[in-house]
Amino acid sequence: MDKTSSLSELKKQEREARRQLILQAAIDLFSTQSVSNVSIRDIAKKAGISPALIYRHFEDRDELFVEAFLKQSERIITTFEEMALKNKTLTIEEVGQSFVSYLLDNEDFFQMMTHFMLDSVLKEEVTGDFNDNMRRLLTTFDTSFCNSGIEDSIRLHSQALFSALNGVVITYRNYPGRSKEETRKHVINLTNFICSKFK
Amino acid sequence: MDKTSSLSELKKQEREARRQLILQAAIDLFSTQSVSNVSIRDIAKKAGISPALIYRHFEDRDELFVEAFLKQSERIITTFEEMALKNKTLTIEEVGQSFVSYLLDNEDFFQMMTHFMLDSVLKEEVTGDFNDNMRRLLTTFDTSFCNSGIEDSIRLHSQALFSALNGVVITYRNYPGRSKEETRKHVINLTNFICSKFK
DNA sequence: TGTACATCAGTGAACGCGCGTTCACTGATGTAC
DNA sequence: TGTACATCAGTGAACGCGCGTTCACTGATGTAC
Repeated sequence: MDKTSSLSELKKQEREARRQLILQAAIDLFSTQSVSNVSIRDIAKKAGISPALIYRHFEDRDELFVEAFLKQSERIITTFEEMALKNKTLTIEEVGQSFVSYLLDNEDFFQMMTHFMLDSVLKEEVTGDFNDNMRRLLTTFDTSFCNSGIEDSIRLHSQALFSALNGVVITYRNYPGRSKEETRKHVINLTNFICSKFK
Repeated sequence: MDKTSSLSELKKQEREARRQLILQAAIDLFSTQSVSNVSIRDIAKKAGISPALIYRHFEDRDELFVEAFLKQSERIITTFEEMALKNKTLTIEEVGQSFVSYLLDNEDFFQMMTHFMLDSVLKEEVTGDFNDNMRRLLTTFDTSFCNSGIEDSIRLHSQALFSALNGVVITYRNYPGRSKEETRKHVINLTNFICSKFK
């Protein structure tokens, strides 16, 4: 690698680092606010830059949000893929527990996921990435069904469990008049109950 | 009833009618847009009145939205209570099917429900009403579990089924790259699958 | 080595807009005497 | 019956604000000769 190309390489890396810094600022904000409440000015402030700079890295607010979501999707997927690799006898309960715990402990991912399910119409060019991610996550669910001896319509099982657990978290996470601990306990109870039905 | 009181009674009714008209305008808008996208000006326009008039009937935007939600909750609850009364052998599948169909066919209720689950912190004075409604709806779920011979932890069954089906609709209602009919078919498939697991 | 020029990260201020809400007002209707 | 006053539904215009985004600019760094 000659000097010129290593310098331009460094520039590229710097640019990418800045980009990730912006994405991370957004993600940090999502851990305390809903996606639609987070403004470009908020993100700029958090990242310590001018709002205008964000537009040198992202087409618009939507693109930034989609990238932030894909970035955090990668994270949860990796977590689950590694879990499936390490534990060769992963059970349905373990996957279920891990999944709802992840949603409860990673508010940023939860906020983005529900935002993209409910408030957003994905542009066509990113539905492919989205579906790939979905499939990878569901594959770790598949594994646990395989391990428990289920042979037919595995993917249907995984989709059903995945969406059911989403529903449990969404429905009871913020239930009025309950404390944080009561909520968590209730969500985990329901999760165990549903997982047990799936065997 | 003397003349004076019947006149003032009429006034009250007129006022109440206007109130309902405003609520209905909001509800109509929720059937095509998310709750947070609907503005006071939109509602006024739909109702054919000035935005300022809305503030003669409601404290603020939040109060209007809560009342709209309670109004439509009453509607779905009545539907399900009547269903349980008419059909003395109501099955879990029938309840499940009816519930997801209701969510798919009544976008306004779906939008308000998810809004209040995810984006809103209910004021303390209305959490009572909210919980009462929740209980009434879940009671119709209870009925179907009773009918199928389940005797233990009925309410847990109902909460699990209710939240699981919410999750199915939320997760797959808007799945990118699928047509309206494919989506509906998939949601109904998953619903039947989950209901069958609950027996 | 020095100089003129190009590139590009980065910025503060502004644009244009829509929002929730309030204000100051009109005008119809009911009431008291 | 007539008149003065109170009540209240209803309104158009405005307030103050925050938003996504763009503009015109600065200044540092790299490049060509």
